[in-house]
Amino acid sequence: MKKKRISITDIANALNVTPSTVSRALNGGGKVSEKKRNEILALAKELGYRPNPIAKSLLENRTNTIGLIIPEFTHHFYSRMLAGIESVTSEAGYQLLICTSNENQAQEIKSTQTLLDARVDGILATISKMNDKFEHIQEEMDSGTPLVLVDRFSEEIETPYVISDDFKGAFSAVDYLCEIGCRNILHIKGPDNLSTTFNRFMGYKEALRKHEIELKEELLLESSDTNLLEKIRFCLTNHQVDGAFTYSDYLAFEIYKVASELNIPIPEQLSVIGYADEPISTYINPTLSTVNQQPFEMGAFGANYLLNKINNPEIALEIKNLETRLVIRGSCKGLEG
Amino acid sequence: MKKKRISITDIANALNVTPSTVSRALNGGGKVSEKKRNEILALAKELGYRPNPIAKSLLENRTNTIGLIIPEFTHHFYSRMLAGIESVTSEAGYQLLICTSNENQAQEIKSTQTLLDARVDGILATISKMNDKFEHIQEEMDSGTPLVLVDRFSEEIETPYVISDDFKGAFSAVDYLCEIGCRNILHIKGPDNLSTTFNRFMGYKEALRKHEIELKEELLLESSDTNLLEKIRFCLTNHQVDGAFTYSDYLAFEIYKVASELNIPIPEQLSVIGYADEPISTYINPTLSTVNQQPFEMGAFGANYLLNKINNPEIALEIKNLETRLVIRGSCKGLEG
DNA sequence: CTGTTAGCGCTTTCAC
DNA sequence: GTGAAAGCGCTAACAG
Repeated sequence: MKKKRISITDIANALNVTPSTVSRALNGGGKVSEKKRNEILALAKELGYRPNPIAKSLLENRTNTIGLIIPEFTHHFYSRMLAGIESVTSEAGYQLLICTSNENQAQEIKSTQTLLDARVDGILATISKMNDKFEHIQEEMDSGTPLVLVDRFSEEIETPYVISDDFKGAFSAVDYLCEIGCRNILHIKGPDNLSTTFNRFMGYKEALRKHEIELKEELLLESSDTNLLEKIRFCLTNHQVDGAFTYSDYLAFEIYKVASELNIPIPEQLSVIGYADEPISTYINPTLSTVNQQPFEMGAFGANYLLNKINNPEIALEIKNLETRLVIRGSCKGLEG
Repeated sequence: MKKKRISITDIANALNVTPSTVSRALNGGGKVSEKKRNEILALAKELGYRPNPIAKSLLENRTNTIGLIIPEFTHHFYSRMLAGIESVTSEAGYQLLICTSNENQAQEIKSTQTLLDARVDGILATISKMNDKFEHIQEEMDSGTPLVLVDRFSEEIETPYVISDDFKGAFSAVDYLCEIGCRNILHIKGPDNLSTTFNRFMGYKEALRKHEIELKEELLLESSDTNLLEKIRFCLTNHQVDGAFTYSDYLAFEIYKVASELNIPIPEQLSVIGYADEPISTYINPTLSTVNQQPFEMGAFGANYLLNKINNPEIALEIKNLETRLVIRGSCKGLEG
């Protein structure tokens, strides 16, 4: 059975004073005689008194808790983001209440409700991919609970957010491929309807434009393509592809597979750059060049924005488009190449 | 500003009844006239009334919250375990309060305290590697808060736990290597003082014994060895190594590196089996054989044990040594080989 | 300096 | 069937 914790009243009774006096002694607030204060502190320590945050929450209408809605845990990106969030919130003395959405809107709505019911002081959310309705977000905001979006945002939601600069990230990758001499650069796009998919594609286009390379439709594939492997094979066989930039690291590995099959050496004949800097990138052979999105920093920034908003609801809209880092590894020729 | 939520008293006042009546109507408990009940339910719905769990917690001395102490988030193993835990707890209507220990005992102690202060109904913990003191765990158990250990346990702590059967997992891997004809099987051990390191090594030994293969000291390496790569190189060069079983998948990749350097083809000349089934295993070339520990199931079992213990503190000690699954991929010769 | 009182939101006797 | 009252643990305003 859960043992009854010792309360402020227990101490008060033992010492023949009132709870208020004990409260004052413990919180240093009002005036208490040195003698009583010491007695109280001593007894509290002896009995292992720990204040009950539940009671305080009820009184103060705040819980020192932050709610987190995240699609899932298993992608390295989210793990790192979570670590960044946790490092900031735990430092600030906040607890983290975590819900997953599984990229499922219904579950996201439920999670939002759950967190609001729990009276969290603020919510950090990565909204799910398939969101087309935002009533639950709107309801969340109407409730007055501060909200900060991380990793994904929507123009329909006016609240602080931290995202990664996908355009620049993609641009830097494709720019690099052009610099090392690639002229037929394959791009595998991400899932439809995702701003990241769109922005990375824009970065790709812009880099080609900068280098006066014509965009060729036949060099564009989509991650959702049926028989993606076959399409990559066709592409590599027929279009003298010498570079590839993919929406994710995992898509880059698909290219690795086909290239290995076709005996196309990487990076000698084909330079490849992925996206996300999954840890696997450094273990695969050749090691994969990729774009690092600094997920830890993203989480940390998001958490800080949220704390700011909690402490000052009238704060100006804080928005961050986080810089990416291009990480060149064995899958690309060198700049002199 | 956080908007004031509507309370049971608000409804009571609006309808000229008392809070008790509203409470009864809402909870279906006592007797309330059909008419009043309907009125109350209607108004509650209209105003968007949501019960305040904080008040309930204070009253009932339970929070519907489970605390989790986990070393870190970024290993795939823990992500999956977390997913397993979350699936069970969210299904049961419990919230998850998450703390990390970073394998640091001081932080683990602090996290324990934090969770107890938060009055969680139970704690799920993966105790940190370097634990030599268990006072904080003892204190936790003395408090009457149910505790379940996952992934790691200690004989000094008498509480339910779920771990993975490292001995059998290792045994099955090395047994397989023997079956396909390996006779000089390299083993890279994990960190010192870890029961998993010990048990996997025992499994390795037992499999060799079963196949009447002599254990050779020169085929044993440790992950902490300085110049591990060099030692692997020496081993592969001088001892006709035809099989390798490593404490982790990542250590297996170190063997890949050296083998590739020395032009030793995998699996033709060297069969390799790792441990943990990191997702990267299926992307690396050749795909890595490995031992899957079923982390999702581990988390789910642990969460269920905890819920059982919360609901019935007198329950018998539940203990599970979870089966592993040997996953054979491209890094091993076939059984006929 | 310290005690009294009231109340955060809710449930649960106990009366009527 | 419904209201009044007490209390979960704590704080704060107000007396004294």
